[in-house]
Amino acid sequence: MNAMLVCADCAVRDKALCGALSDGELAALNRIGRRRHLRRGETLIWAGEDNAVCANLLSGVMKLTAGTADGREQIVGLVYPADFVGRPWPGEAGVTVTALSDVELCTFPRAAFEAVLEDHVRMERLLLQRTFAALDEARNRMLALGRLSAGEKVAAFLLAMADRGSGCRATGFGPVTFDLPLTRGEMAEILGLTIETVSRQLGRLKAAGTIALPGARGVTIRDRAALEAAAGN
Amino acid sequence: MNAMLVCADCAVRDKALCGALSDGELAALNRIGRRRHLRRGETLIWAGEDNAVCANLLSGVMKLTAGTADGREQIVGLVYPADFVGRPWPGEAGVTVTALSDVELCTFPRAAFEAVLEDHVRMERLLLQRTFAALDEARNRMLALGRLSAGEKVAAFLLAMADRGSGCRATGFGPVTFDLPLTRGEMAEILGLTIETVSRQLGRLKAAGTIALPGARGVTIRDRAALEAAAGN
DNA sequence: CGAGTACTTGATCGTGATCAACGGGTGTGG
DNA sequence: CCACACCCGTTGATCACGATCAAGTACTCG
Repeated sequence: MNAMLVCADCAVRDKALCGALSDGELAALNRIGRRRHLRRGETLIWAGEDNAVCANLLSGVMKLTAGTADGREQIVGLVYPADFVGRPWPGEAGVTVTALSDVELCTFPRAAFEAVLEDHVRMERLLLQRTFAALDEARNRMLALGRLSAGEKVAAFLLAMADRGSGCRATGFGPVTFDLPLTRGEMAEILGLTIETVSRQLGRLKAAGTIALPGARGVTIRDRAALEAAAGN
Repeated sequence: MNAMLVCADCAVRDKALCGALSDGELAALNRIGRRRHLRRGETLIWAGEDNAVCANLLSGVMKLTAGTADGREQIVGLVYPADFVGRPWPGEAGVTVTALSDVELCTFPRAAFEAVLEDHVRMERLLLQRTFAALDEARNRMLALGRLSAGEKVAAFLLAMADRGSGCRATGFGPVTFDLPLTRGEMAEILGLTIETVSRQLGRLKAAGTIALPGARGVTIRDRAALEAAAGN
């Protein structure tokens, strides 16, 4: 595979960290980067193992999970195309990174990526800004986990997914439809609930006419104002 | 106040971000830094306001809180001496930063700090590493908030505070005593519980002989193994 | 010494977990 | 092509954990 081609046809070329680099500079990344596919359910990084790879997600969605000793699991973050996963420095991974759908990744050996980062301050700055953003998001989720009721959690989650899924289109009223990249069980893992509770809350919103649930994964927001009210805004 | 003196007698000189700088380079920070005191309960940064200051904490403890529209609050992080608070780039603060005890800070105007960061790559790297660490911690707390029972939350919290408070002394058995920098109400805000539940769980651990509660804020761990078992490890 | 705040303890209630059964879609193999 | 199994989701019944409401106790500080 021609090295330049790897980046030339990259779907997230200017949205990912690499956007900090000129076409010329990309050569450094090209040399160490490798495309990789994972099927739904396959894991890229296991919590507790030494950091071995960093990666940009090209397509699909992944989840970050933390778990207790006795097997309970909590999804602590979602990874979308152009997002970065992994840690550039030696140490133990704190979370497990698993594909929620079939995914395509651009992976880098950790040490090699560290070296590239060393030479490209702008890329390091972008990484820092992304990390701050991830921290803000994590803290928002902490608020949700600790203080929202089940109904509020589900409503807030749907709103967040709608904004992600439909590309931040203006807060238009009128129905918006999108597909969840998650099963009910995974929604429960994100929200700190059980699968039954998630199902019931969705049912309640549907019964109220706030949303519709076309097909297994589809969601239609029929009354955004009501959904926002249910989310406690 | 003599600029050099500010850093020369700094309690956290080599543990904070500034540790990345040589004595000479510190001049840049010295010029823009200002010591500031806050009393217990006073707030340095309000969520929603534009980023105006960055700071290193010199002494005392602070809390980071997020809140819902209707006034519920969740503590999403604690800040200890040598820790950094604030964001170097323009934007809105996501969390409120409030003193839990009387604190001493070394504050920098945001824009000026951004400029210093620009010139000192090693400091930026340290900040990135700290931010990754903060993210790991936040994600661990998400696991606790979403999946641990009240008893597990309280036990795990005491263990974490013991390790912080007593300076990571080896996992020695035998009693360890320390003071919590938090009220019961604040513990509840961290753990996503109510004050009564926290009090009851502490009472239960005390009744079991696992801990003792000398004075209002004191905690003695009498049986670390039992406490770890209660935390689900 | 009195007032206020933090903490504890008790009684009751409600939300969400748990246990259980069932329906619908999908893929596999006979 | 259908039968079957499996997974995912829904729905119902019950239970328990933690919230809420309510007193009452211990420290601190004026």
